[in-house]
Amino acid sequence: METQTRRQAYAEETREAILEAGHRLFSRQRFSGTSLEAIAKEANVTKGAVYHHFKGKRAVFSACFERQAKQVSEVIAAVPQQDDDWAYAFAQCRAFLDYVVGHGKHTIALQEVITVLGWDAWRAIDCHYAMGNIERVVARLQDSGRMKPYSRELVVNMIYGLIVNASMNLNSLPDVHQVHQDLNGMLRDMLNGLKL
Amino acid sequence: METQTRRQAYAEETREAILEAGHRLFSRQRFSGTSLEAIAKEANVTKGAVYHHFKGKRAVFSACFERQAKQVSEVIAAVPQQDDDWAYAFAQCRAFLDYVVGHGKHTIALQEVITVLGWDAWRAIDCHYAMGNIERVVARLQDSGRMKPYSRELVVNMIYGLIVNASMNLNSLPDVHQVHQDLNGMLRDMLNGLKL
DNA sequence: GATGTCACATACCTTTGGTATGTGAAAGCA
DNA sequence: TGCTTTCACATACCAAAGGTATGTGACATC
Repeated sequence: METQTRRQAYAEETREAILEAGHRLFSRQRFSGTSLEAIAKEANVTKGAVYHHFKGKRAVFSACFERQAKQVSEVIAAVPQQDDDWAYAFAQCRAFLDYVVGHGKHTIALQEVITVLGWDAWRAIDCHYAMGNIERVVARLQDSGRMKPYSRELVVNMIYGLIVNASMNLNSLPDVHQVHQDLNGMLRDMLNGLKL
Repeated sequence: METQTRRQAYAEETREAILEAGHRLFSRQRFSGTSLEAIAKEANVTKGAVYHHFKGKRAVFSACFERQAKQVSEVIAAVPQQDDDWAYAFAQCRAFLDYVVGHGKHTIALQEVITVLGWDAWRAIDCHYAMGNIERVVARLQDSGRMKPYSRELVVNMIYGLIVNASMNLNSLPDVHQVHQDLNGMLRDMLNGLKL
């Protein structure tokens, strides 16, 4: 860590407070339902401060999502590796669903991110985090000839899409427990379809 | 068809023109990038006219999407039935992908709809159209014991999600032809995972 | 042909994203 | 220590866009 002056330390704190406030509001009221004023107020600063730290509303949103993506990826990366790569992949899927069940209400929805930032910007962020995990597992499965050789990028995207869609169902349907169980099974089955 | 006065006929034409203009702009510049003024101008009317026919911007967007959903569902419904239900399901998937390849650029993205209208409103609309087709096929497959008995609602949602995600890949990745082919294969494989 | 209605236009308000500029406390330097 | 500079923010303002309130004229009704 670099040496930090008092001012830099304070600024860092302010930035962090803005991100925290933004994440709270964005996850509760979505992007268009959250004004910059509201974020500033929640963080006990003014719009000026927000615009000093970020280029605009989208930039705040992007940074908030990046934080979230990092956190989720750490949870998935913490899943202990298994001897069997397929079992490992399934375990990671389960870990993600568990996370969503636990934190869903306090999460920025991925579809929202895609729409606000655009597909490309979203992918650029997520590639570095959650998607990296999937890519590694897919790579091992394909390289060892245990998964059909479709375009790797596509496979990763489709699996990620599956998981995202699963999480959306978790957030919207009643009887979370039953849904959670069914989704685990379906994910397993659908991925099994890609086995070689 | 009811008897229509001249005024009603004109009004209907205006409404249609607004929808047409809205669809064009929304598919090109997304929701937040399209102003009501712009829609009004494109349709050769004023904001007043738009607000006379619709409750607001979201309502216009919703109606535009409903139109699109209907059109897509008609394309899928036009797929000739097959002896084997699984083959029929695959054929419908292919039809959807073909449609996206052909019309993708002129289509309102589904993720956009979900974010703007919310998951529930989106589902309420799509249930009546595209989703109905999937539901029928899934129902037959499950009832005849050829598909695993997960919650029907979930299965339908997940399959729809898969297809939506596939279409997103089609719109964003280069080499559409290769992607198209791979997606067809992957969809088939992943659905096969649900076979009994 | 007088009256009512309704499809739309006009004018206006309000919110909000964004910008331009001011200010005071901390940092750098003599 | 005291002066200058920097920078993290606050204040004031602007323009665009969603939404509302009201006006108006062509068409329907009697």
